[in-house]
Amino acid sequence: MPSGQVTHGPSDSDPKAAYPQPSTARPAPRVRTARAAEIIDAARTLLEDRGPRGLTMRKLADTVGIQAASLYKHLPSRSALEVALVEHGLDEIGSALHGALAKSTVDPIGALLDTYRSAGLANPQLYRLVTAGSFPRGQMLEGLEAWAGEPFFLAAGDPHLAQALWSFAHGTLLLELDGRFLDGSDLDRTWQAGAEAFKAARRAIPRPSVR
Amino acid sequence: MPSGQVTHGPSDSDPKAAYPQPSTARPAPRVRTARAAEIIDAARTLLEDRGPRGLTMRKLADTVGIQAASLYKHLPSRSALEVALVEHGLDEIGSALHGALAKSTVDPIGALLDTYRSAGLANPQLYRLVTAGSFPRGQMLEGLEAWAGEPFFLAAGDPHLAQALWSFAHGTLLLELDGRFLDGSDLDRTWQAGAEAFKAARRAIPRPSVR
DNA sequence: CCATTCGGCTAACAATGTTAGCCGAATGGG
DNA sequence: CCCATTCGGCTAACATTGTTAGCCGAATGG
Repeated sequence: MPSGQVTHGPSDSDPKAAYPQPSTARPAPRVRTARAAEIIDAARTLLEDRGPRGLTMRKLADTVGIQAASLYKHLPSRSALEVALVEHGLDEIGSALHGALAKSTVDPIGALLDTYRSAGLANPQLYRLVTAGSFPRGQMLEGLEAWAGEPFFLAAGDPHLAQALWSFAHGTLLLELDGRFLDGSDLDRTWQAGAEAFKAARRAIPRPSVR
Repeated sequence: MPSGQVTHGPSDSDPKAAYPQPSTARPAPRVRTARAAEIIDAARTLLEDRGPRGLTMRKLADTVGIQAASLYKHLPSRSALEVALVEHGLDEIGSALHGALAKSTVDPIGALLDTYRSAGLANPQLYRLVTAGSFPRGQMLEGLEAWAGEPFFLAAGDPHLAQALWSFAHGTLLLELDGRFLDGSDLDRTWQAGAEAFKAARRAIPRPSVR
């Protein structure tokens, strides 16, 4: 997900720019027929409230009022459908993260983690799908993954700390979604404990000097 | 995975015990017939080198030289097989973590993360299975999960920091296994960046006083 | 000695993704 | 205006999945 280099944006001479500006562009979404979009949408709600095993071609066809085989007039395969869902998820999470970062300059790491967590909790199954085992990088929209992950690099200041921060967010969210933490443990404080650790580490890294 | 409370062990009066002692006992493994163990073993190697989609009842039966239906004379279902594999994985990871912690008192967090990473990289598919979406907690060996996760609590000193540390390890390992980090990025340094952040946070927490 | 259990087998079923082939309705170019 | 083409539905079928039912020979033990 994370993008590569974070170069300084066009506002290089703006002294208020304490953090580097986004350099990655959000790729244009795919063009789709109305029917295909409708199917993908139905798939999404089916996934979200019936779970991954509830998302089957025949059930999906049913909710759309169609025969399963007819789905293939609109989508080449089930995995293509999954790619579409993953792209939706990445787009939403990326938007949320970029938005959060644009708003809060005082505590970017905290804002980022909060937003990441909220986005995941709002669509648990979709988040799981997006970050599931091995997904088809080759078939995905070029640059989408990089754009969605970029805020971590912007907030952390250092690429390695950025990846570590993303790892923490990803791991915590997955464990929270899967209910793997201690019963009754205060997850807010778990998130906060990690956030504090990374904020402190961030402070130990020199700000990128704005000439 | 993490255990609940970490009470002080029997060596409460030992002044060298800078960290709390394990209080959770490793649950006794299930008793199994030789044939069942053989099947589970075959399933494991099948999973590890053919991937999760390569582990099918018929293929498993083939490698054991049996008919698929005959597997059900030894195992009640595929999900029971998965539970067995998960238990294997938890047992191995737990052993490795407890061992690492017992050895290194100088840098427990670093040792823990190294061991966690190694264990995961050694058996990627098994690790994915162990930490996969929602697994059947009810069917698992009682206390195994708690025992396996306990080292994080021992090393972190604070339950919330422990869960955050575990989250970081889990997230980083998953992202590494799934190849989601930047191509060519130095993962050692990513792990290290997180490790440093958590070590610093650990230092800010008072040691549990040993009366 | 015989009943029971063990552990293999074949046959079958339902559900999954997916393909082939048919067909009516829209559509657009000559 | 007609006709060829495309669009988007349908039914039927296939292979593969987990799983169950039922048969049967060999060991086993009271």
